[in-house]
Amino acid sequence: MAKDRKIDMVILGLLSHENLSGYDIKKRIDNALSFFWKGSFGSIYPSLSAMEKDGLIRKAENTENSGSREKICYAITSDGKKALISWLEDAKAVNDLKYETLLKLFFGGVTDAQTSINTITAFENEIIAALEVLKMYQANLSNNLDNKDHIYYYLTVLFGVETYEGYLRWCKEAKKMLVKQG
Amino acid sequence: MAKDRKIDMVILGLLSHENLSGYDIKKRIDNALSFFWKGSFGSIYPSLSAMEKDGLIRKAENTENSGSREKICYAITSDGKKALISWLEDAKAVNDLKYETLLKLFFGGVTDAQTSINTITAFENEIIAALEVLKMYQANLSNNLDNKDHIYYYLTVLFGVETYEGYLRWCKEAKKMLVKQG
DNA sequence: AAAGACATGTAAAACGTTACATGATTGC
DNA sequence: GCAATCATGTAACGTTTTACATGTCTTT
Repeated sequence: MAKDRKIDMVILGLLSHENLSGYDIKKRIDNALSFFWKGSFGSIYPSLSAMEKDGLIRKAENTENSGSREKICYAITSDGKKALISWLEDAKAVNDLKYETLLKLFFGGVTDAQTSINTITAFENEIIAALEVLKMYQANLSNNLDNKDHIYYYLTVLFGVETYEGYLRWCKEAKKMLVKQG
Repeated sequence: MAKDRKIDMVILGLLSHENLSGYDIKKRIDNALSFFWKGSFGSIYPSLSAMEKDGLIRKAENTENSGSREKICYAITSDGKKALISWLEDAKAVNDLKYETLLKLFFGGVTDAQTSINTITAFENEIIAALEVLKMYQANLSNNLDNKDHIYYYLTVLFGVETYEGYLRWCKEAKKMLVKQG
């Protein structure tokens, strides 16, 4: 079994739905998972090699040869599915959150209030843009909750929408307080 | 100037308020910053050595020798303060969030609904405990907003309280949806 | 013709955690 | 006497990002 590399579980999870190449996996991560997980080619390709060696995944027949270069699709094996399920069944999960925005705000007293207001505004703008994307996903998913997996996708998107809306309420409140005392 | 090691900025920020030892710094991080930042001895002590060599901090006279072993307190230098302020004045901030809880939930369709409910419950219990602590901080700080720095501490705590309360609302809603279709 | 997406992979560097080594002091 | 806390530091290990190398195909 693999050590504890989370990227392995991301890949196994994605492969449990459909056969994918490394490049496809990167796209899935960037689209569907990006607001709560990230991954780069430099971690995906080595993970694919290692998991194939360990028998958790195998090379699949390339269904759709899109014409461009080689393209190596992988499928999950029964051992891979076992590893995925055993990870899923462990309810303990580590949520590792690093908010550089809050770090800067915490030390805001070192300079003037305007500096902190700028940091909050930059954060606010990022969240406004990201929330728009999430709301689109949400609209699409809520019209399609019949598919067994869609409820799980919907719940993660709901999490994103609710926390992002909370962020935006906080941004307003925080800026108001800083302007008042600034 | 230091590379881009965020732990350096955490330390400089803390030292901008008071002289501290490595051990003290760890305690400050665990108490005041833990819900949005983490740091271990294995990163703190090497950072202290490196920043002292670079002239961003210096060894301070050990004000309170508590009797136990040596105890090396550090003070920020004017170069260190410059580095801190230049970091603060860059409004761009990277918020790096990894929610293993959401990752497990996203792939929840692979097993039964009860597995996902358990994962959510474990998350919920963690948040309930952490929220209690935050509310205590919040109560203490809101009685003390006269101190110039306290508004910044208060705003980060407010961020924590609001997002945690959002998490808990989401946990209830998510479990309700999973039970209904489970 | 150029830019950008498609596609795989490696190497170097940065970063951080965990565990270990060491030892004094304090509270039960 | 034992456990916990105070206190500093190093070493091994593992993960991940960034940058590079390479080349095709499609769109403008």
